Amino acid sequence: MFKTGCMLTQSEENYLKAIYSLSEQNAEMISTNLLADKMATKASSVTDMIKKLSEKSLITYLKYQGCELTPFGRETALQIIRKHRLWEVFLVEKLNFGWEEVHEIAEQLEHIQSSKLTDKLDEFLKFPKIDPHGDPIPDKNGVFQKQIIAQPLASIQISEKATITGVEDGSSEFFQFLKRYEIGLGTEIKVLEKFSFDQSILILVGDKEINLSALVSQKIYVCQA
Amino acid sequence: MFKTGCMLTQSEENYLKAIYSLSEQNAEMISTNLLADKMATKASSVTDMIKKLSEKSLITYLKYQGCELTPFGRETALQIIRKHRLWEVFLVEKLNFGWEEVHEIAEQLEHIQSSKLTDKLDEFLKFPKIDPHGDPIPDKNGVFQKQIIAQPLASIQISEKATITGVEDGSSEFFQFLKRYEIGLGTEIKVLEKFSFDQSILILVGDKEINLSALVSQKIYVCQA
DNA sequence: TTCAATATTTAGCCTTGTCTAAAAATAGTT
DNA sequence: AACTATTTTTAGACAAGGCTAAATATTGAA
Ligand SMILES: [Mn+2]
Ligand SMILES: [Mn+2]
Ligand SMILES: [Mn+2]
Ligand SMILES: [Mn+2]
Repeated sequence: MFKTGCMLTQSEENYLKAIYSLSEQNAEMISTNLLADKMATKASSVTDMIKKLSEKSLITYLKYQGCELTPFGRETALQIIRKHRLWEVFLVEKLNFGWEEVHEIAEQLEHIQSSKLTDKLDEFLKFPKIDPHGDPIPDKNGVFQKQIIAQPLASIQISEKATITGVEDGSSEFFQFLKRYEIGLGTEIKVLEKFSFDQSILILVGDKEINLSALVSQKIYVCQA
Repeated sequence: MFKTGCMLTQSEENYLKAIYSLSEQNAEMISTNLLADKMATKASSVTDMIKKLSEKSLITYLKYQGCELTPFGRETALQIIRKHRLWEVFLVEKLNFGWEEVHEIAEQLEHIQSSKLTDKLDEFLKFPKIDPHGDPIPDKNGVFQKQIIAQPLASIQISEKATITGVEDGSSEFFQFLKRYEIGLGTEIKVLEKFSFDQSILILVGDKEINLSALVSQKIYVCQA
């Protein structure tokens, strides 16, 4: 359908993004099972794809050891992430989507092939530096500000105040949950109590007390100004 | 990846558009070869796809006779065309692309699955009625104004004047050709001469005389105000 | 060090969409 | 009516991307 020799399929691009994302947390090589889990697929399928990406010099692969992005692969992944986040900004800023709705659509838009389109979109949006979820947007050279010094909400001490600067990019359900409790970027919170038996946390948002599970409090990032 | 049971692949959507487009010119059923030609593929591949679309009640199919869109298929095709043309407007109006560059990109964007996105885009663009090439844009119910009464440039008599109201949606090369000669929507022209030996036509654009081949003069539509 | 549990790869099959080559149906011409 | 020429369909193959089941490598606990 399109010409250029080094064009990637949507599937290849999605794997690349997943490997990049896992590399952020894991220092070492990415294992087949970890990737299979992330991609919600089977280890055998991952092995096949890993070989393909390695063939294209996007990752290095050592049998039974795992894989790792090459500089070229990293650059490629960052360009996909750039597109994803720019489209998210477009959807929220220009089309008035809620921040909880845009991830799914951006998952499709990130695969549109036209670097001219990406650059013009970037310009149209006035070169935004972060997306609606607080994640940094790489520029056309793949350069981006490292995440603002943020820590998981879970790590805040009792009676401390903090401002939400980001949330982990995830399911629409998660964002709907946050919206339900009127939690968003810039929301100020105060930690009231922490329950050790289940690691849940009680916070104050406006004048409402909300109990958040350990899972949720790990996915919300805050900054203590 | 997406839920709804009746989701179409990009390939299926492209066939549907091609069948719709051919139905505009051909009164009868669309033959396998005609469609193969349009899709730049082989007749055997078309037969396979035709069966699939027929299975999904998007077309009616009679062996050896050809195929035809069902009302449901027509509606589906119009929604894809709607998306294609809305994105073309977006690219030209908002991102300042040239009208000759947008078709290729819109070929990709038209497959993004989200009717909410389409409707919000439509609203953002102020519900445009025609795309950058003069083609009408169906609304969310598939309703659109029939093409402005236009005739091919080839049919204009010598010494008559006319205004360009549309061009056939085609290759980027074609649009670049038109741009090269400063021919666009709204351009006023005058027919100076018509050469019967090759059906070419000599027109006046501004103060320049331009000879257009029969092929080109069939693809440009004009209106005599 | 040995052996079982776990992780990874291989082998073989499926679906989608494409192709070529061969078979069958239709159309056109005498 | 008969016989070509053309169109269309079928049959068989292939590549991409997925799956299951089986084989193999690695790990780590006794
Ligand atoms: Mn996202
Ligand atoms: Mn995001
Ligand atoms: Mn177009
Ligand atoms: Mn158009």
